[in-house]
Amino acid sequence: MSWTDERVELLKKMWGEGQSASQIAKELGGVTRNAVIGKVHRLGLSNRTSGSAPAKAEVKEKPAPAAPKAEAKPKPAPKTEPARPAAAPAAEAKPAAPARRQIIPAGQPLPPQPSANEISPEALAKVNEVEKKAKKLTLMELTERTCKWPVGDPATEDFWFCGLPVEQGKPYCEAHVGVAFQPMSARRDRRR
DNA sequence: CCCTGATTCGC
DNA sequence: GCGAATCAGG
Repeated sequence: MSWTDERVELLKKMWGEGQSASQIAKELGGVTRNAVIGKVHRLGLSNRTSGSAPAKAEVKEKPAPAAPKAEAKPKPAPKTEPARPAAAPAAEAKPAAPARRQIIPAGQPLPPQPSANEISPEALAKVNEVEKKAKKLTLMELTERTCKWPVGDPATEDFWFCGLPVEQGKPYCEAHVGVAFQPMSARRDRRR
């Protein structure tokens, strides 16, 4: 695969949208994320964030001060978006504000979970929520990176595994990790 | 472990 | 110019 105009354009678009190099590569197909990153750099549009560059002032001060008058260098300006191809029928409706993935609803103080032997109702709610979006995989479809949380009754047709992307390392997705790893405390000494 | 982007360097 | 390998975080 080569970098055709279309592909480059898609690359630019996605990169601009904040897509990761791997996602872009997947979308384009035929290239690896490395290829994408390499291209991104060659295109000169590496840093996507403008306000997060703290102390990394990578400046190439090479214009020899001694040099009286080398060739004119009228292109110190940021070459992010040279020009707008008139092809676009309408202006981009892209709000400058980057859309942050704010899945967390409101500011939850997130209690220190003292002696919570119960699963937080919040976590449970999350699970119910998630199970609607579950991939509903069968045992054989599970992989290293799919949530292995079982849902339903194994003795029924209505049984499946969550299948969502697992929380790195763990066997379950974020929601299920929440209910899987209980404080483990009570239950032990049930009265009898 | 898996994922990110950044860089290097032979092709 | 290209991108695998590698580096450096998270």
